[in-house]
Amino acid sequence: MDNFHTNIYNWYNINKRDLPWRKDRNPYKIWLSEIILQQTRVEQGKNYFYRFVENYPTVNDLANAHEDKVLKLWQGLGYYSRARNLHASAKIIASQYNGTFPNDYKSILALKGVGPYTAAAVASIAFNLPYPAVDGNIYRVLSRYYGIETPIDSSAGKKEFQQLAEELIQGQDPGMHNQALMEFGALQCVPKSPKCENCPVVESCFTYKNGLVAQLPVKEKKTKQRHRYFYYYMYDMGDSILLDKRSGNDIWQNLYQLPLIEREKALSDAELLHADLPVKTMQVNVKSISGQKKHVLSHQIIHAKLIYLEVQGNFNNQSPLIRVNKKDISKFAVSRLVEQFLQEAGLGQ
DNA sequence: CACCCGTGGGG
DNA sequence: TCCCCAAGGGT
Repeated sequence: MDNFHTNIYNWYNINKRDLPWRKDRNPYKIWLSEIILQQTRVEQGKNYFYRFVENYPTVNDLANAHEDKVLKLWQGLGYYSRARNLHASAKIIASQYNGTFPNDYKSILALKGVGPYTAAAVASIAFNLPYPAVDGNIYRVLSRYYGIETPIDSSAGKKEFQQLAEELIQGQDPGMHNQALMEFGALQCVPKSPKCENCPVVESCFTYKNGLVAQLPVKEKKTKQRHRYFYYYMYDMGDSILLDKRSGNDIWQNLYQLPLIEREKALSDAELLHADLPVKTMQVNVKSISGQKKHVLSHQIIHAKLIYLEVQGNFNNQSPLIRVNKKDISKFAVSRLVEQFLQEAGLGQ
């Protein structure tokens, strides 16, 4: 074993965090942790891991759950397709594998929400199979250590780093090797201001020797954000309000929300009250209109307001909207944006 | 392949 | 305030 491996492994043994999914090699828990940690920091994901393991101790428990409940547990973590795919895959494992987690790379990769990284992570950590887990940490560590300038978000870059990672894992303990490299990237070789002053491999680090640490890794694509204007309507009927389930190929799929109109450009408060309201057939008093809230997503910027309406008289609900008692609102999974509006309206969790 | 899918922390 | 980006995957 060369110095790179030895030094990283020694560093890992001393510095590795005590994380709940590292207590055993339960493939279900490893898989769950990997899905939660996709594009998510450990500190943000930890509590969700505890929550899921407590509610669903086994993959069969998760398979038997209702999607609404799974999404509710996922609320606030973002990228909700992860929760929907997690649930769908649990059903597949329960039905096709009789509740026993598949133990080969191909089968793991075939699960919904599991791509090359996650399949390699589960295969190596849970089953000791020699597949390199190539995540953002590995791109960063390898690009810096070896001085690789190929953009990590290009197909050539992905191929190059994948091949290098495959060579590096040969003859090693796969699960430990992958976790050591990732942990090193997450704690030591961090994106901004990496801790080169006490780095265990700084002497052989190409980028450090050449003063290029701030230039690597190279990324070429930039995401563009689109602006949308959401106007939520709170129909207050005393003890209940109206909710709506999001569907279609859009953000927050299968989550609930307050009835909404969307525009490409901002509406004035006066226009808001004369617009095509989500529900047209009731008599309402306008109680308040909130200020504009800016909610930033990875590819969108949502500008939103809450229009608080008090419904007069009886309401015969002929819309596809759901009438929900105020004390039950917290049972429904909602986006952070809706959660904040509900809280400001005194209908929080 | 290009684009889409959330949220929160840090510089 | 703005920008980056975090144990990526789906379409």
